Amino acid sequence: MGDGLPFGAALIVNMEKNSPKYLELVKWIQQQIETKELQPGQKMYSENKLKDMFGVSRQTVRHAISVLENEGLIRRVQGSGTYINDNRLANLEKRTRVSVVTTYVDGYIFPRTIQGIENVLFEQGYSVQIAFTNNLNSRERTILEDIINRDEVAGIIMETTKSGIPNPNLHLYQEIRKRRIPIIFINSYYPLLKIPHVSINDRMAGRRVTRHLISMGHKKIGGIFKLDDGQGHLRYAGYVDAMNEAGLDIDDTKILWVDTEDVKHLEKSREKLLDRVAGCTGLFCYNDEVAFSLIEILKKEGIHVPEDISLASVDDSELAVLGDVQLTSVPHPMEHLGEKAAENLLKMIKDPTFDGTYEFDINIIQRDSVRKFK
Amino acid sequence: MGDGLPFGAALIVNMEKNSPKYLELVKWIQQQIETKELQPGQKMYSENKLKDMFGVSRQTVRHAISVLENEGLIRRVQGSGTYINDNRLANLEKRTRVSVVTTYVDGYIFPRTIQGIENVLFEQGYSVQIAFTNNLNSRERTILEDIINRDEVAGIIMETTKSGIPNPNLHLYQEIRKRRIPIIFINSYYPLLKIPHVSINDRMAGRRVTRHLISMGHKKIGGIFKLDDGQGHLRYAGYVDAMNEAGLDIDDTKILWVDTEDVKHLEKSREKLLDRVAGCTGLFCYNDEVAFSLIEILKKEGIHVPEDISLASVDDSELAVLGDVQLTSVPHPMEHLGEKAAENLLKMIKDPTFDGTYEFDINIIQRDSVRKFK
DNA sequence: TTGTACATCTTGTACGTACAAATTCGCAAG
DNA sequence: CTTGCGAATTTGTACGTACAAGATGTACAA
Repeated sequence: MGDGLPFGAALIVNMEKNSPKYLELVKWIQQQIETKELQPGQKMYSENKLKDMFGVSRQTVRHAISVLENEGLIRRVQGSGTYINDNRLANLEKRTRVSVVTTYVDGYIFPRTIQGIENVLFEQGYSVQIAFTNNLNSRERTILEDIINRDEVAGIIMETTKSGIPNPNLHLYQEIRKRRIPIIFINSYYPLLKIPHVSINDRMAGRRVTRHLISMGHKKIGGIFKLDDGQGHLRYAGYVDAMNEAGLDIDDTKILWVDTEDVKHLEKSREKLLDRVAGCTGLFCYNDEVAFSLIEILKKEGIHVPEDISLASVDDSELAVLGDVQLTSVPHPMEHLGEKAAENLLKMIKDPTFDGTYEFDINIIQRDSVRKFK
Repeated sequence: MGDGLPFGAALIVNMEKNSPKYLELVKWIQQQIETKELQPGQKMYSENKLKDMFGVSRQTVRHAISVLENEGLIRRVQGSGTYINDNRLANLEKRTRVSVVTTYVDGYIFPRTIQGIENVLFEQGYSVQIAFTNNLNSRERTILEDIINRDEVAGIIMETTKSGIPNPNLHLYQEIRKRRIPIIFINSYYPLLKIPHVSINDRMAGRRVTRHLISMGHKKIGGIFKLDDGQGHLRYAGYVDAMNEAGLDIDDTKILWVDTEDVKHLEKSREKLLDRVAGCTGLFCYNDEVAFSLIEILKKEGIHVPEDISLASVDDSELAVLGDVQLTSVPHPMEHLGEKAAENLLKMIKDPTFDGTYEFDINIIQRDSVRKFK
C-alpha cells in the first residue's frame, strides 16, 4: 500500500516541537483517532509499519503505543494487532450511577418518588446520587456544573427549578445534551427544550378538577396557582380550558398566583386569599398543601368547607385524608412516577434515540371538600 | 550496603513460576510494599540496583517499574529515584462521595435529615449517594457489599436495619472498618460495634416522657414500643428508669411491643391495643405516628384523648400538630441530626481517630394530649 | 468440502548499548 | 557558614538485536 502521506504528516509533526519522538508519535496517533482517520474497532498500523513510516526504532513505537494503551485509547492483541478502542463503550455505558436532582424535599411526594426511583435503579445495578437545589437557580447551576465537570454519571433525573420562569441555566442543559448524557425531567419541564419528561398531565389535571366543580353546579370558580412552576401554568391552562368549554367567565380577580415560598406560609397571604375567595362558590387549589392550609385559615374566619365554599386540589397526598375535611383531589403517581422516570432513563441509556416522555392519566378522588351547589 | 538477602528472595520467586521475568519482579515489589518492607514515601531500589539484584537487564527492570507506576503504586522522579506512593492519600482522601443508607423513607423525619446531610456535604464539595434497605437485612447486605466492592466512597452515613434484633451483616461492618472507610450510624446503633453514632438520647427520651406523665399525676402508665429497633429498646429502658425512680410498678400486660410493619397498620393490632390501654391513665407512644393512629382508633371506640387517657410520644413531627389533639412530644432534631452526622463524618474523614458520636439533648413540648390526673 | 500443517505477520519478552536530563551530594572557594 | 561547581547517581529517551508466542490466511491433503 502507498504510504507517502503519513510520511509527510509525521515529519511535520516531528519538526514542530522539541519533545521526545515517542510523544510526537502519541500525539500523531491521538490526532488520527480524533479526526476519525482511525475508526473505533479498526486495526491500527502495525509496529513495524509505524517504525518504517516514522523512521524510528520499534522500541520507540512500542513506548508510544504503551502510553496510549494505558490511557485506554487502544488495545493490543498479541499475534493479531493493535486496535482502536470504542470510547463510548469504555465510558458512558460502563457507568452505573444516576444523579437525581430535586428542588425541595417536601414531606409527601418526594420521599415516595425517590423511593420509586431508587428501587428500579438498584434492581438494575445502578446507584443513586442525590442533590437538592433548594429551588435556587444558583444552586442548580453549581450542581449541574459539578455533574458535568465530574463526568461520571450514566444519566440524570431532574426536577426543574422554578420551571415557570425563565431559567438562566439553559446553556448547561445544552452542554449535557452535547455530551449525550441522558436526562429526563420529572413533574415539570421546559417545553422549549426537547428534553423528555415524566409527569402527570397537568393541563388535564387542571381541566379535570375544574370540570368536576362545574359538574357539581359551581359557576363562580376561582383558583390558586403556582407562578414559579410550570405545573402551575399548565394547571391554570387546564382551568381555562374547562371554564371556556362550559361557557363560564374567568374572573381575573378570583385568581391568586403564589410562589413556592408563599405556599409554605400561606397565612401571610391571608388578606389576598380572603379577597379571592369572596364571591366564589368553588376554588381550584394548586395542591393539597394549599388546600389544607386554606381550610385552616378559612375556619378561623368562620368560613367552612364545603358548606360555604367547595375546593378541590391535586396530589391526593397524606394531607388529603389527614384533616377534618377530607379533600377531593387528583392523585399524584408518586413512586409510580419515580419508577417510570427511572425505567425510561434506563431505556434512554441503552438506546439514545428512545423518547422517555410519559404523562400519567388523570382521575379524581371525590371526598368531602366539594358539595353540590344548587 | 549488603544485598545478600534480596538475592535469595528474588531467586526463589523467579523459580516459582514460568511467567515473564518482569512480572515476577512486579510481584516481588508488590510483596515488598504489602509486607511494609518498603514504606510509603520511601525511596525504592534504583533500577541498576534491581538489575544487579535479579540479574536481569535494566530494560526489564524498567518494564516492571512502569507497570507498577501505571497502577499508581510507585512514582518515578528523574534524577532522584523511584518512590513508594502513599496509597491512602491517593485513594481515600481524594474521594468526594458519601453514601447514605437508610431504611424506609418515612414522610417526616427522613426528608429533613437527608436535607441536613446534603446541605453540609454539598457545601464541602461532597456528593451524596443514597440507598434504601426497605428494612430488609438481605437488601442491607447487598447494599453494603456493593459499597465495599466498588470501593469509591469517602464515608458512610447509615441508618441501621432492625437494630433491635441481631444483625446477620456484622461481618460487613467489620470489613468496612478494616478498610478504614469512616462510617457513622444515625438514629439507632449497635452498642456492641464500636461505631460512632449521632442520635437523640433515646433512653433519656423514654425517661423524660414517662417522668412527664408521672409528674402530671399518672400512676398506671403503659407503653407501646418498637421491638425490631434499638431505639425502641432504649426508650423502654428509659421508661423503666422513670417508673423505678418513682417507685411505680411496671405491669408487663400494659406494654405492647410492635414492629416496623405493625406501626404502618396499627388498626390491625386493635384488640391488643385496647387490651393494653384498658386500666391505664397514661401511655408512652413510641413515636408520633403511633400516637396519631392510636388517637384515631381510640376515638372510634369512644375513648378520648386526653379526657379518658393521656398519651405522649417522641418526634414532634408534623403529625404532632396536624390532628384534633395536638401531641405532647419530644422533638427529633431532624435536619440538625443530619447536619451533625455529616459534620462529624467529615471530621472522621480528616482525622480517623476522631470519635463522631453525638447524642442530642432531650426536651419536651407540652400540648394537649396529656392532662392532669387527680 | 473439510481439516491440517505451514508460512507469515503480529505483538511480547529480553538483552545490550549509548547518551540526555534531572537530582543529589561532596568539596572547594569565597 | 554559605555558595557554586562538578562528579556521581538516577531516571528518561533511543537505537539495535534476537527469539517467543499468538493469530491468520493459504496451500495441500483427506
